[in-house]
Amino acid sequence: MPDSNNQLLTITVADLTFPPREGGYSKGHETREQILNAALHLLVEEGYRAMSMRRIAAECGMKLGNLTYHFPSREDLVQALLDAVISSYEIEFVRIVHNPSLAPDMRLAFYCELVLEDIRSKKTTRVFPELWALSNHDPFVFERVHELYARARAPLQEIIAEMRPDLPRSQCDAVALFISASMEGLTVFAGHAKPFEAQMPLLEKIAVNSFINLLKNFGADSEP
Amino acid sequence: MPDSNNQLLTITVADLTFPPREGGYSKGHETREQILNAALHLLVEEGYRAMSMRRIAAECGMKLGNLTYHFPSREDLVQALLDAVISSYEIEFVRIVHNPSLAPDMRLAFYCELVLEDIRSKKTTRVFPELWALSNHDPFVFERVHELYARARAPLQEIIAEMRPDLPRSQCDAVALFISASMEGLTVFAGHAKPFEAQMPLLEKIAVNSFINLLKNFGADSEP
DNA sequence: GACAAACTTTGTCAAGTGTCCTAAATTTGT
DNA sequence: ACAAATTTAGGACACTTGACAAAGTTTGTC
Repeated sequence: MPDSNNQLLTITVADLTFPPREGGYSKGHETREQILNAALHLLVEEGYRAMSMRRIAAECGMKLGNLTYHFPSREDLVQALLDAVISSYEIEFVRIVHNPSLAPDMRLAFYCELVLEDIRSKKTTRVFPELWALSNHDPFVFERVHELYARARAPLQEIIAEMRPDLPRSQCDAVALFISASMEGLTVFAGHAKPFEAQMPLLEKIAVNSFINLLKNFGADSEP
Repeated sequence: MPDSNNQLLTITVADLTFPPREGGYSKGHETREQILNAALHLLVEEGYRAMSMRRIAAECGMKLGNLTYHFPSREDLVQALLDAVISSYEIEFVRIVHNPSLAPDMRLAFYCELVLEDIRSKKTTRVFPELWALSNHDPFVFERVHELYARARAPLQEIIAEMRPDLPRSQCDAVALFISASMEGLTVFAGHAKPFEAQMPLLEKIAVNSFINLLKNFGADSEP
């Protein structure tokens, strides 16, 4: 196995990514990062309910007042955390797009492996269900989450359009959506510490096999 | 289209199902139901965070003391709610198993339609992400949710084993798991009030097409 | 070193939480 | 009629929550 391949396979998503600072001392920026890291840790380990201002402050040995200085309201903090989480993923997506152009079905398999690998991480397994739940009642979270997924699907849509130039784009996109949703669903069953985590390698094979078959055969039944 | 088919297609899952009462007056039992219905309503409309004892009491025009009379602790209430929600689904599953034995691929398609139809309901779209999030930090919820899914997969496993008697049972079960997870994942994208809810009919076709193809071809590539 | 801006602590605020309690009133099944 | 079950009406407890204001402390710059 060549080294370049190995290198690609070890791509992982950073926990949080912060926007470049503008104004303020560097210490303040560090504190902001520290706060958000503590918030993420709490969210992952104990869930959204436990992620209170006080507990976050305690988590990073800081006084409550300092939190409200950097994040005037809890909503500000949640939004900043969401941005930081999502930015990390978006950075990886552009890396995937700038991929050496292998055969499209190989690119598809590679993409799926990346996603399914990420799903097994504790952070992803824990954070995304929280986001799904939150997005049902918080328009801001809703918008950001689906914007993220839209960007996540973009590479997939390209691959599929390349494999099936005969299909109208709308159908390609629907297939991409199905594939993406299909993998996300595995989070609940085979993510970190889930009942079928150990079966993930087999599930990965099934998934990739299924997706490639789908692309080969979709639409063929209506014109025999 | 025959009436019997039509009848089957309109199966919907009740919001809550309550265990038969044992002891106590019927009024007390009704109140318990009223409380759990209010709790569900709050959970669906405003999320788990808003589901406090006081708000539930207010929701059904009742004094707080009466809630703690029927449910001594909040945990008791949550567990009763979980039981009531899950019972509704389990009742439907046995109905599916006792199905007129059509061709297995038809049964598969029918099963998927049922699940994907249910996913579009507001209740399912809202409640299950909450359960997924809760199950990450609450062992009781974890156990109940995965027990529910295990029962939900059982009919699927039977259909698949029937379609692919050549495959070892473990692989059949893995395929069933993948199919189930695949559909659950669509909740986030095409459930009630989700961005792609309108595309659900197309997604349903893609899903069923994909699953049937998977069952036809899975394992065939390794022995050409 | 002075000084203003940025950061941090400290303390307080009203509001909300689950849990527990008592006493009285009402309803229910038999 | 009567005992058991239910409901109301309060209140109280100890605790957590997000927000805020007013002091301190640190930091970079002139």
